[in-house]
Amino acid sequence: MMRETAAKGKDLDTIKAPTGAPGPKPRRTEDKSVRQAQLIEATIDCIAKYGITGTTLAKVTEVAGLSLGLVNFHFASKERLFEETLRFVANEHRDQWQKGIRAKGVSDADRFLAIFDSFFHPRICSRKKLSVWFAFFGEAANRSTYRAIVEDIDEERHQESMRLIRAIAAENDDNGSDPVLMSLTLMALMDGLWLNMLLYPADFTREQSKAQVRRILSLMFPSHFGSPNPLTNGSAS
Amino acid sequence: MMRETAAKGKDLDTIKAPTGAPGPKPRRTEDKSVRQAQLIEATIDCIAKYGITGTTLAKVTEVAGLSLGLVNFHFASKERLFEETLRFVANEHRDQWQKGIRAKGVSDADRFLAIFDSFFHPRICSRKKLSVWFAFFGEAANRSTYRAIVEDIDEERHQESMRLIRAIAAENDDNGSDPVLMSLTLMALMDGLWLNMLLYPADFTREQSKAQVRRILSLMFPSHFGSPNPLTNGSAS
DNA sequence: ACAATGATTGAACGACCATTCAGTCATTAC
DNA sequence: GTAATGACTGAATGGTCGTTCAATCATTGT
Repeated sequence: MMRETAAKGKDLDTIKAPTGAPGPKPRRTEDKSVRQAQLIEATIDCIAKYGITGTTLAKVTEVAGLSLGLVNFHFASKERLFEETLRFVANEHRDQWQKGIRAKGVSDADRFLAIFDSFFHPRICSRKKLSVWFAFFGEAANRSTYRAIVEDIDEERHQESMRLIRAIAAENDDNGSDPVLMSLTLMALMDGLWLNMLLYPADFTREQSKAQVRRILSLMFPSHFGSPNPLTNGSAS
Repeated sequence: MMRETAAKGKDLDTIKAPTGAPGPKPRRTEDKSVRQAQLIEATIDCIAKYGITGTTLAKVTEVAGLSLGLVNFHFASKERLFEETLRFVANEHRDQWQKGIRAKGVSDADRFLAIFDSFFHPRICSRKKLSVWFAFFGEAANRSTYRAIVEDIDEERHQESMRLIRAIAAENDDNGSDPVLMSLTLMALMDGLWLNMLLYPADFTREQSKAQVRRILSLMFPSHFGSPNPLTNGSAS
């Protein structure tokens, strides 16, 4: 009840802006994709701040600095807006690890590591994004639409993960590691670490979580991920 | 729209019944704790079936076979009912692993295992219970009351887990394992496996998840949890 | 049997919210 | 400049839901 119309198209920097840098001029009429991005961003903010039960279209449009009716104009319904929001966050994560995978001149082990590092990228595992993920997880049990979106993403990542595990384990390795089981276990660990960061942000940092993953990787694949110094996280932040 | 009044106090078997076995006679007036248990059970059912956004007091009381006004009589509000529901599920899990811990004549390693097995007890990680956990996780980011309930439970379990790890590692062990980090990592893995079971119940069974945990434990503490046969889960179920 | 107690009922109330839509207005096409 | 297009606005609508409360009714104590 304080920002009203003053906050037009504020910080949508993380979101694609198809029209080339529109500058400070707040146009009344904008491209559809711009408005959709604004509304998705506002939805993320609201879910993080009010939870999925407290997120109303009135609040979303207020945060976006747009009028109430726009949601039903650009998206068919609140439900669709939520779906697109989940899809946006999911795609953002996929883009992140795929960028790491496509790096040139690095080993398979490095590519494998890149997948796990992607979970702890500041943009990916920010408090806001984690709120969104778990808000939808909480609803996913009953919403096949949400489940389908998450499943696509999970499956794609799992396939790539297994491919790399097989490539790594083929060279040499000790424990008769079942690639499927190892990949699934690691992905489950990622989700659990995310939950920790969401529930206890003061106690679980991105760096510590990364260190935990390295530790497990060095146990699973000692010849590829040599044991790092066990506690090298900075004392502050 | 089909069960209405016929479903009076049906299957509350998993919930304590303070008055000794009331038999088939459905009393109009019941002890407060009985009604509270009925309402909590119905809330669990509703959250599992409709999600936390779709759970209304009208539905809860209909499932419980009680009248609408009773929630605000036995609990102060819908919010309180939700809190007590989370507390019930949390306590149920705590009771489960504490029972395992208190077993006599078993090694510390066995007690340690009991904590992890508790996560996969049929009553603890049923679809309904998992739905409830993650429904509240999704809201926990913004509700300090929910967070406090979960935090108490987590902390208590983590302390016990660390105590046992220290006892185990004190005897002998290889990897210079930081007990805190190991305990936290394992707990995170549990949460991640729970999420898998919730999202993909057809692909992730309790037995497989248990096997995944054993695998990790045998990597972390090879001298205590000797590598089990990697894939011994039954083919059916 | 009778009164007192306290659980139970469900209609009614008020607040909130997603959606609609007729009207407004900037932009584009000519 | 003018008309056509289509994004945008926000008051109004209809429905849903949590909460209240006066009345009802079984149980308990005497």
